[in-house]
Amino acid sequence: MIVADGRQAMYRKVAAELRQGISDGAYGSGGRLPAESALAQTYGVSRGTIRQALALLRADGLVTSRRGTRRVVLGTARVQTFSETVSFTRWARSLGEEPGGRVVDVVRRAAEPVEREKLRLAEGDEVCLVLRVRTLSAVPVMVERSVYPRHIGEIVAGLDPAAVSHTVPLEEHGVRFTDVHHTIDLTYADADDAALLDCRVGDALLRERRRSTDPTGTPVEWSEDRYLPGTVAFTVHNSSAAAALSRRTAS
Amino acid sequence: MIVADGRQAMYRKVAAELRQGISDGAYGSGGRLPAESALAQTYGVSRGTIRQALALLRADGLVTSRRGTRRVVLGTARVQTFSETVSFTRWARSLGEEPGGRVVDVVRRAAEPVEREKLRLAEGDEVCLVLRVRTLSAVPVMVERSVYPRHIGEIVAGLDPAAVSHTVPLEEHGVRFTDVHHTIDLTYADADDAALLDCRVGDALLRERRRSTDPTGTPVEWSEDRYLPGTVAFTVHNSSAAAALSRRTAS
DNA sequence: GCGGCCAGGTTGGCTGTACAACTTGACGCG
DNA sequence: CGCGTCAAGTTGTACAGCCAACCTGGCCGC
Repeated sequence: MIVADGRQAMYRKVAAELRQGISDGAYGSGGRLPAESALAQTYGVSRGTIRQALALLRADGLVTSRRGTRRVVLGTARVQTFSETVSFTRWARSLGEEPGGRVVDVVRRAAEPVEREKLRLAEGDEVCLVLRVRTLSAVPVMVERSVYPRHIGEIVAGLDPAAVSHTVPLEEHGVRFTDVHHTIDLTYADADDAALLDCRVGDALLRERRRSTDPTGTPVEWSEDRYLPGTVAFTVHNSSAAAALSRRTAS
Repeated sequence: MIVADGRQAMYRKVAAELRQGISDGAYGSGGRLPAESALAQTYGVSRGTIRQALALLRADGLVTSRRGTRRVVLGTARVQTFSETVSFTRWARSLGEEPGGRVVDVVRRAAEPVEREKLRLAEGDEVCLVLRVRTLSAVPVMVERSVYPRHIGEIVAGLDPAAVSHTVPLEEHGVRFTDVHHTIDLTYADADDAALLDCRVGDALLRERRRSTDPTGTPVEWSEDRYLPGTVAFTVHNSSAAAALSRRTAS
């Protein structure tokens, strides 16, 4: 039985308990979960709440679900929280690595047409460009080029250039990232990349372009990250219930 | 008002209508959706059903949602169906490209330990390896190396080597893909890749590794696809409501 | 003009109910 | 032994209602 504390929804707590049970192997790999009605009884909540919890596990690819039979445990794959996928710093820490970084360059200028479109700005609005190299255990692994609208750029520009995380201070200023759209492909190192990542110009890099919006739907960041090969891989789970991945022809 | 035809759930039809409305610009970009209760009235269903429909749009990143205020339209980003993300053929056709391909090699042999683990097979079980090159408008863009458990391999091996799609015939044999886990990173062309993709050994390629399971949770395919740079990009949407993307240190 | 307060509107969370669609295993028949 | 039938169990879909948390805009007082 779980007690409501008001800070977190019941169904999220149930989901967390079920996650724990799955990774503890309480149901076995390839095993079956108890029926929704049984779970409802053991946790002392209604079936609807259980279904909300299970929808979370379903989206993470931890369990299947199919009409007519009990849910099957798919795997104990480590699942990151949203905040870990958004923040390089939190991601690294959750893996036991020591994240670091250094701001190489900050530029403020009028937004160019592409930037205006991506950040939904008006003509003449200013943007703030931040170029940063990021490290894991002191080894450079990624170059980050971010574009912020002016009011957010002000905050970023005011931070310590050696600050490990930008996301955390931004959140403290009330900037919340809730939706992120990623595009992943391959590109080649330019002179800046080569110098910062200690590789050669023209070497292939894994590229992640990212557009983040806040709860109101206003774009707050447009960023391009370039990773040294062999340092990271992106994983996506995708089910017929809720498809998130798509594949595009390169633009 | 939408009429139930029994073949598709009401909430899916409502979701489809809302999608259409969004891409038609009926609500404007950055505009607001009508309230759930209003939608419930216009579609003649209960609020719960509307919420199920909106959850689909939310997962696709088409709308935000926030307590206290109406939903905001995020974008009209083209969203693929699950079947389009799983099948190269259907994906290509939906983009107006002409997909093609050729089976280069088929091997049957006892499963190696890695394969046994990925496909959850017992010692001594056989697997079927298929090497295939795939084209868009006759241009080679991807090399696919798939591993199937024996009973599925039989079906694949029996297909015409020039067959454009393997997914479609497999589905006709009752093989259903419902969950897919993707890992995306970068690798370098080996001799086979170079010959098939018309590039040089050592050239960088975008790699997608994929493990698919059927509704019972049984693995049905383990595949590694290697794309020529500049031909595809992977896109992922990720919201604090339902996070699907994760980033891993390379294994 | 400006700021705080408040009422109304809206989504989030939870419960309960009912039935449909589907799977599985057991049973009985040929 | 093989096969179909059937019943029980389970998830999917839909409905109705209730309250809490939260946002927005307008009003009022200063």
